[in-house]
Amino acid sequence: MTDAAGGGWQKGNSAVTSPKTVGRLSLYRRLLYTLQSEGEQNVFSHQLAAMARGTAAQVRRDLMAIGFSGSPSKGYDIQGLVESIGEFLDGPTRQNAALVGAGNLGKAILTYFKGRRPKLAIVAAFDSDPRKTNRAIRGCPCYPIEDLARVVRNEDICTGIITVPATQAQHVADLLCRAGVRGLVNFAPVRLGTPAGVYVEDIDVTMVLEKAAYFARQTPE
Amino acid sequence: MTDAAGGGWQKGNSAVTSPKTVGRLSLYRRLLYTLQSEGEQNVFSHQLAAMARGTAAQVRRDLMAIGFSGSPSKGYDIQGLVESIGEFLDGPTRQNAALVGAGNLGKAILTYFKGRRPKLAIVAAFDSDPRKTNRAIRGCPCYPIEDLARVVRNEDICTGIITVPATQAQHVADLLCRAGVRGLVNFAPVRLGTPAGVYVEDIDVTMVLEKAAYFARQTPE
DNA sequence: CAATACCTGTGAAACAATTCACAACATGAC
DNA sequence: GTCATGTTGTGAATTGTTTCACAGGTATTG
Ligand SMILES: NC(=O)c1ccc[n+]([C@@H]2O[C@H](COP(=O)([O-])OP(=O)(O)OC[C@H]3O[C@@H](n4cnc5c(N)ncnc54)[C@H](O)[C@@H]3O)[C@@H](O)[C@H]2O)c1
Ligand SMILES: NC(=O)c1ccc[n+]([C@@H]2O[C@H](COP(=O)([O-])OP(=O)(O)OC[C@H]3O[C@@H](n4cnc5c(N)ncnc54)[C@H](O)[C@@H]3O)[C@@H](O)[C@H]2O)c1
Repeated sequence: MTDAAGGGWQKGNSAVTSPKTVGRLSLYRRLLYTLQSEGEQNVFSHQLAAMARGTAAQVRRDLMAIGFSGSPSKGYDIQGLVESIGEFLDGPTRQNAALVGAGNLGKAILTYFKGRRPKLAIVAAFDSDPRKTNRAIRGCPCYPIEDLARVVRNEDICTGIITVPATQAQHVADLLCRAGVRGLVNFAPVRLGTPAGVYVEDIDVTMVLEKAAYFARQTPE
Repeated sequence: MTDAAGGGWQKGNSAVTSPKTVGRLSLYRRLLYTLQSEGEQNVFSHQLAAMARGTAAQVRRDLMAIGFSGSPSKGYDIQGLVESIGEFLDGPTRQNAALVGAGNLGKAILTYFKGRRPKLAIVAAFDSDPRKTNRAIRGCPCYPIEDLARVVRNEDICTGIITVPATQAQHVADLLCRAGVRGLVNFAPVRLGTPAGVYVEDIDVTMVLEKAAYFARQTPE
């Protein structure tokens, strides 16, 4: 099972779907695409569970959260389930994201995301280095950091990806939040302070590697 | 709080420290370094909690796991705590990691890790592209993938980082596990199958961005 | 048209993680 | 001294998540 980097608000949500379930729905969708490309029409909870490395009961619980029903004899209709997860995760309108910090990692991510999700795209990059701005990087327009607030509003950007050096991360987070962004993915090894209501997902590669090394050591063959 | 990507075995551990606690200990250590560089000697649980964006009770519980005690009047001795976390996380001997797939992301990670942790280093990279092998990439020797088993054994590598295309990830994971690696960090959007006892930490950037976008939408200002 | 087999949906139980709350204690003030 | 203050360490309560287990279905078979 996966219990990767959580994510969180400042507190105070009511009966919403848990981040864990949301994450698994994203995973299920990806697995369903694979099944579709293999020509499958239907899938049982235990099959999806095997692919996701979870349990059948958990798959059923997660699908309950989006109110999708299967049939006891055929399982779940893949096409319908993909659409249902799509409505839930993507919402009605297309969502836009911005990346701040077009360095080594930022460029890798821009390349990676190119056209990956139809309803969720990185539509702008920002950098403070004038050699990187006012041109397209990996097909994505890169603006000077000074234009952040303006572009975020014009392009209706609601999610930010932070790939600037650690020292700059809090400053950039402040800019993004002030411009109205409500969700952040932070790659800098820093715990950000954000206004209540902003969701932050940290990806701390050092922490993850230390964890893997620790548990690797716990099973010395 | 952080509940990022979990990680997991196949099942069957006894009274070990939970991955969540291990992750937070790594975070605490980083925060303690900052305090040290500011000349601090001691820290209270509530201070560390504020920096980690957690609660004081949780910090105390986590430190209980490594059996480190503070004093009611001075709090915790920073130097001693750093050493204590170090003993716990790093173990007695230096640990070595390998990275497979020296592409965009792989190169970024090699750069990032250069000399970052004294007791945990990426000592080898592997690639199948002959243009990338038999030379140093970002200061790290890059070997042909065929040499993996030999190098892993010679260099005593116990942790692997997978940054190859999704289609190759399972194959590479098999190679690593067969060579004796017991911990993996997987960046490919694939759920790996691994022998029992191997710890896998997935970093699924698409999933994380979808999660952030989802929760961003739940707070529409 | 039973009888069988195997699935879904879900209440309830089990388990895991976090937070509460307080006794025990060290320090500093006077 | 002894009192007031503010912290640690931790059992117990709480909250959150996963798993169990089974009633209620729907096809398929003979
Ligand atoms: N490279 C990795 O694999 C990796 C892995 C994990 C985490 N990280 C973290 O991600 C961040 C970026 O890493 P990197 O290796 O890409 O670094 P980098 O130095 O290659 O890139 C940083 C970029 O941010 C830009 N920048 C600096 N200050 C800025 C500001 N105030 N506003 C806008 N842009 C600004 C720089 O011009 C540069 O282009 C760092 O915090 C690093 O710790 C990197
Ligand atoms: N670039 C990103 O920011 C990003 C983000 C998240 C996830 N990922 C994932 O990380 C992986 C790598 O991404 P990338 O952008 O670096 O891709 P890339 O194509 O730039 O790099 C892949 C590298 O792997 C090597 N390779 C291919 N097959 C191999 C094999 N069998 N053995 C050894 N080496 C092999 C290639 O030669 C290449 O150097 C992909 O699975 C991608 O989905 C990338």
